[in-house]
Amino acid sequence: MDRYNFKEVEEKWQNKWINEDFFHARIDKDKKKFYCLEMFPYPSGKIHMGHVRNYTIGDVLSRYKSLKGFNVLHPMGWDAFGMPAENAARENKLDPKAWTNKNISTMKHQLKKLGLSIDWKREISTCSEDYYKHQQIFFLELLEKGLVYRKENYVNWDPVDETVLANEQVIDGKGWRSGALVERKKLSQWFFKISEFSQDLLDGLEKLDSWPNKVKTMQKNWIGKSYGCEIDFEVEGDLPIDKITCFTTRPDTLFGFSFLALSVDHEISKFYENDNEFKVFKSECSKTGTTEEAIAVGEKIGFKTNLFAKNPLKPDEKVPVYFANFVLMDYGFGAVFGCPAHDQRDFDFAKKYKLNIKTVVRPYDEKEDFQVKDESYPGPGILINSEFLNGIEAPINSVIETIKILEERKLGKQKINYRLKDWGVSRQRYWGCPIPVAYDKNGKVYPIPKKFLPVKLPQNIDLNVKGNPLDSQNDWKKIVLEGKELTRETDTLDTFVCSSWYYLRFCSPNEKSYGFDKEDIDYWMPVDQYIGGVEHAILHLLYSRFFMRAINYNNKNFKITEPFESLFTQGMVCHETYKDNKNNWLSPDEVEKINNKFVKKNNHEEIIKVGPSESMSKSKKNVVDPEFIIENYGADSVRLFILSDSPPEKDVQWSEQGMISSYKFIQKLWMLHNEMKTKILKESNDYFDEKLEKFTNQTVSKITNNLEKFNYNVIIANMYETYNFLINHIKNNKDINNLPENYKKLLICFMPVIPHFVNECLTDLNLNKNIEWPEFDKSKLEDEEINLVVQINGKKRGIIKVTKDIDEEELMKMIKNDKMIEKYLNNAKIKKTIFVKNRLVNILIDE
RNA sequence: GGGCGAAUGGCGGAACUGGUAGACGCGUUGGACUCAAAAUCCAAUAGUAGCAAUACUGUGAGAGUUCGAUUCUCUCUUUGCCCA
Repeated sequence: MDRYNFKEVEEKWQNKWINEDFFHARIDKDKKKFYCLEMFPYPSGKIHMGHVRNYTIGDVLSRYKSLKGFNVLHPMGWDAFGMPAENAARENKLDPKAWTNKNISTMKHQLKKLGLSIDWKREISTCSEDYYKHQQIFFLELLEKGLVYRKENYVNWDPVDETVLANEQVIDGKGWRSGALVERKKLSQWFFKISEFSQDLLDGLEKLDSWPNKVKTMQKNWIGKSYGCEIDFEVEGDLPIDKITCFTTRPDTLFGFSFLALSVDHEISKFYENDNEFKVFKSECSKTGTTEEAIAVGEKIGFKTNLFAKNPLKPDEKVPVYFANFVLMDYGFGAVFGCPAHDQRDFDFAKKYKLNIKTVVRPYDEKEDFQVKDESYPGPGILINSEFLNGIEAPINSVIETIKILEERKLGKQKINYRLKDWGVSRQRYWGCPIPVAYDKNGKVYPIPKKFLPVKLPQNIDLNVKGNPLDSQNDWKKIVLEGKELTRETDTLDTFVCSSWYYLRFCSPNEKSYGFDKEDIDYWMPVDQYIGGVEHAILHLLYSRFFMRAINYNNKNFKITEPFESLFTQGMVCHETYKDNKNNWLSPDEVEKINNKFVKKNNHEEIIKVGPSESMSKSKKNVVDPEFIIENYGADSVRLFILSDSPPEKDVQWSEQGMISSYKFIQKLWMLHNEMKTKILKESNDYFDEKLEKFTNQTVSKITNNLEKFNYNVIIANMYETYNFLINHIKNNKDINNLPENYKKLLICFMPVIPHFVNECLTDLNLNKNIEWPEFDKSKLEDEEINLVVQINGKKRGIIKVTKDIDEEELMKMIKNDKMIEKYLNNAKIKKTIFVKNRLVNILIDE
């Protein structure tokens, strides 16, 4: 008997699948469709274990659904625009396109070796002109619909590289590459009006029953709906200003009002432009950073103006107006009223500047004279010291009541505020989708007519320039449109735009005139199962949900509004981290375990420090190369292992031992297969094996249920159980005539996980006709003879073998005759028995 | 600081709807095979006591509901993630 030659077998099946278009999806209206999508990869160079896990999970599902008779769409593409290509190209003097395409071809080759059931005929790449052309058309459509607009906005500006930095490129206030102090600079940029859909995106979450609650909560918090009120505060002072508008969610604490705080970017700041003290203050503010965390943690500082604001509910009360570093221009109107007693930031500020702290809410368990002391009290309670508002329950009732009063007196109005901001899509980069507009001398916007699309990226350009490389492409920039001399927009679109609609393109990858064909969308959409990392829980998923709505806006053509029917977020692949005695990271293949100690491979003297298991990352070198593993153990073994150790939604620990044992398991299955083959091919098979029949039925039921519930790690356990059963039961058994059909069913159950192996076995036995997912008989899941638990006073005292569906009376007779149990009963009086059919009986006695 | 989740042997984990806790795998130990090793196979493996049958304890801690709680409720501890 030969060893199982995974290389030969896997290559054979992979070629067959591709040559015969096995996974090419076509519309078939007689069949139920199933659209399975995994988040497409960024072509960074090589695939990593995270990809292996993500795509194996998707592949198991796709293959299962396909065996179940669904018409499965399972495509793959490339999120191919982005900064790494530009950076790599700059360093190596390459063309980003060439770099990207090379990576795509490497990674595609690697993915094919995993044996994924992908329809490669639908492969798309977001950096191809054929893809971004349609994206440009969408952009112009949204522009027409008023969902795209231009606005001045602050960016992180690196003055040395003359470039805009993303937040994560700013480290300690300095540019990641140049190390220069980052400045805040105002730029005119394009925005998608995602805020138009704030409420709808929030409402839509309610219907997404098959999304993890965690993700829905995160999106909900991100949209951040808050109910409050906008209030005009009258101001007096030395400036030509008579009112300042604030948004607040706690108008009910107005009687605790003791200062008004403005963002340094508030329009009033223009009066202080030449004030040196203010300039110093402003630069101090930028040092604290703009993240909300920095603001919450950092010291609260203020700049006092000569203005005073009146309390609208008590006009004789005047409080000072400050600029303060904890007020953001992005939220509300860039102005807040300070109530130190009931907001910690206001409290810190008031302490520092010795402002009045007046308590206006008392907790339920405190008395009327309650006063806040060492910290603010933001919790619920009863209003006090608030004149006509006293006694109302805070915050819900009091907020509603106060807004009513403010509205009646025309001092403010109810307002719902969303934290969700419009999506800035302009990026000052080369390697992205060009924004299809141009400008005249006066800055007027001219959309590029559709017949001139796509606006292509210029090729072979020098990337080693300061700022956006497109900016220095004068030949490309200057155009004449309808007789007018115009300059092209040189910003490109955020790559999140590309990934917001790729799931639509997969439905019609070759459609020339538009991004998709409606008939295709109506058949394939929505994505029935979307699978990917939880790191995309907010932005990518929210943007995709926005995009569906935006495309459908004023044009109700789609049957659906939500792109992803269900979502599954898989965990990460982790590995221990290693450091040598010089504190350098070491990769797992530089490390060896000898006598329970980790040492360096080429120097056994050197003891390695083993760090905690963390998500695989290049910087910590704790990576394992999938290609190497596939080469050594085969795709089926890798797929088996990556699913086996942990539930797919949790992190999994990579282990060489585990990998080897998966590999050995495939080998053992092959030896088992050869025994099965010998038995099946024997002629004198005349024994019908009930036990085998029952086992198969139970296993099919278990694996089916576990597949439906994404318990893929348990499926692997079921596979081991199956092996254990077959090797023990069949080996020593007679000539079984029902072996082929049962073995076939069990093999098909293995198929989603180890498709090459199973196809080979089925073909080997000539059982490869009519392969479909086996049914199971629910009524036959339990054995005729079952183990029933006997408890006495709630304690397990024995297990009794009984026939199925035995009734209580008969059971009690048996128990009284059972010596083991009888001794516990000890003729005591039975107070009560609890009988659960086919499960247990609990006998209560006096002790 | 807020929100959400998690906690089960040496490890990863399993347990239908409240009903035999620890499936399955890894590791470890012992044995077989071998000159030896690797590989393979067999056996044991939650803890304590016992030669054993068996008994008691046991799902982060404490309470509660229940005939019965890993599962439901409350409080606490630790921890993870997200937001701040």
